[in-house]
Amino acid sequence: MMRLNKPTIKDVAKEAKVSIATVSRILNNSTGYSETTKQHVLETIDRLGYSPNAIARGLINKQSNTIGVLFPDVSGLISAELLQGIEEASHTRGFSVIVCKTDSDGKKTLDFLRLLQEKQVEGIIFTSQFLTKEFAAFIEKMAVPVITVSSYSEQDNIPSVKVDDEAAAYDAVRYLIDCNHTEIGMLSGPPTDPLAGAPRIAGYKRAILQANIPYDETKVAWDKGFYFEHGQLAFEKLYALHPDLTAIFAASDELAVSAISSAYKYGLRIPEDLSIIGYDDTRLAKMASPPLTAVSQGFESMGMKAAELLFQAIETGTQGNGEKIKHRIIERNSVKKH
Amino acid sequence: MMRLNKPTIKDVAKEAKVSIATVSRILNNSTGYSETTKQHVLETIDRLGYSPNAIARGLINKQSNTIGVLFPDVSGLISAELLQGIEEASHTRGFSVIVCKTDSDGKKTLDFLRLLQEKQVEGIIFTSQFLTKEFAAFIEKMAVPVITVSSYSEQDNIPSVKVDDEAAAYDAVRYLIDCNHTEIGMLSGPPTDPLAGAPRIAGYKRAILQANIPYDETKVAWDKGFYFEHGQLAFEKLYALHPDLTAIFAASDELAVSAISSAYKYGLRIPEDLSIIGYDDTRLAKMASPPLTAVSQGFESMGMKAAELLFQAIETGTQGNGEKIKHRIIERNSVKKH
DNA sequence: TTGAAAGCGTTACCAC
DNA sequence: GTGGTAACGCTTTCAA
Repeated sequence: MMRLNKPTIKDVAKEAKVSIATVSRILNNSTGYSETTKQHVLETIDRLGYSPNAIARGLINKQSNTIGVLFPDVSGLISAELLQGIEEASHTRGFSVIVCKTDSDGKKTLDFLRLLQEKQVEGIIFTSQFLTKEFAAFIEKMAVPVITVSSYSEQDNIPSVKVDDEAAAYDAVRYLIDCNHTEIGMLSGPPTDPLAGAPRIAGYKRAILQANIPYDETKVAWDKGFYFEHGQLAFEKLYALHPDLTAIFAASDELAVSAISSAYKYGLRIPEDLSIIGYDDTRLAKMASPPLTAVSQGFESMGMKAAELLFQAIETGTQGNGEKIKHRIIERNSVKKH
Repeated sequence: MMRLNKPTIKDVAKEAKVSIATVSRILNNSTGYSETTKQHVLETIDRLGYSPNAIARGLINKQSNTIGVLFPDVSGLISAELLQGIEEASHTRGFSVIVCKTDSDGKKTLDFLRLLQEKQVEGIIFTSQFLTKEFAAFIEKMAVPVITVSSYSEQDNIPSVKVDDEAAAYDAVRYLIDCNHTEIGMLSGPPTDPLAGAPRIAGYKRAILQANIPYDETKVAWDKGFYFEHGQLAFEKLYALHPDLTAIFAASDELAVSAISSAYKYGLRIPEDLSIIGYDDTRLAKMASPPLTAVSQGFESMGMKAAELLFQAIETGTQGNGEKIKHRIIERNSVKKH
């Protein structure tokens, strides 16, 4: 790993006995050189092992060809699948993606925003985290397009790519009801969570009420989050109070899988004794035993879609619109039709 | 999203009626200005909403404060957990990370390497993909440090952060044997895979042989990869030939979970009828039913470790050494002690 | 304590 | 077709 000075365009020019301008033209496939010099220059570029410096390039044409993506947490399947789609779309557009892990409390978010600003990213994708007015204002000043995925903004006029959580939750519970369940509980995240908490509970409630089932607040149990670990405690609360439940709507795949896990501990069979429907439909859903029936969001394609909308915005210089993603229910084997 | 021209250091200088140099000094906390001017400049910076341009900065001090990370596939838990660690360590060092999804066939790898070279990244992390001589040679020319994680290089002298796969596999099978299993099968990925295929099979074989159990090649089944989907077919092959197996060593968590899934289909109870030990110990292991006993690699901390070693190399300008990670077996409930 | 100016590696305009 | 050169936004030496 020697650290020679890398050859610059100047070195190439000198070596090939042409001007810098000519080399630059050849590098950029513009016009203004003979085929002969082109070959000659290309050959010396090759011989010298020259590689253009994107930083210098970026300085002059004010382009970084880079976007920033913010995740509260990058270690789960949701982020992974989103990122997969985002990276895919970005690469085909010639953009690089910088990932930022903001931690869910959002303390680091502003720092990352500042960083991305300094690095001159041309756009920002905000995932799974509420975009507060403060953040929105900052990004507004950055004067680059933003888009939220699986999230939305306190500020309106910020485009978002997401499903309608209330409607999706409604449909999930409706599905349970259509399977003739009436004793339906819910495993939720914090009801105060504006993204995945409140709206999904609202959907649950609406479906229940509409089916003339009395709404019982104690049938929605929750802990601090949407992860497997959070499901354990929530399930126990729920089961202690309502051992007679025949179905559970879980607000995430991990909560659903956690419920499966806990149910087995109590000797419950799934779906015979207890039906469970999940939410997200990450890879985890198919890997569960039994395979999980779940509301599908399609994170990978949501990631791609968000990136594409962002690039459109970058090109046109306008913020553009978001897109409402259609959810659907993927039927597997965790729900019993009564 | 208006596109005003962002203020530059020049604007700040003019507005504050000082020289560019002074502003620069203040920005960089170097010496050579009075407290009064500092306050004044800081105030105008604030008023103008000035933000330094890292690209221009990078051009002059030849630093991008960025590293590149290559993943064959970014959508799984392994990448997610590695990335979590890498991002964490990078952020505390003031570095950004660009993620590259190379696709497992490695076709895009060289393209990404070129891209990273142009973007002047200061180091590269190569994950879960064999670093061929060709790639190594390219990186050598880039003159930046590399490190492989969960992988190694055809070229020696490239540091790597990984467990000893042969030894880990050996221990896993040894664990099964210590639980008094003798009819032990293996669910593998392709035996030709130099990373996670061959070495783990070798470990399995060594443990079997050493316990004086005859080695039967047909007891190691595999399909094209290490994912859940690949496990289905492999398990069926295995079970068709050897319904008498009492334990299975799976070369990944997903293969193990796939085995659990398939086993249930055949009416097998786990671990009563069939014991299964996994490999990786991603989040998936704890979410399985029953929770999976598995060889733990600790991807998040491997990611951190790799990043830290890389930064050391960047600082010292030398390639440095890798680190052998200690594996351990996390006991959960998928293995029965006979 | 401060400012002028060179230079980082490019691109793009203007001349020839 | 080709070359000279200003400019991108910044850091850093050198002088004052």
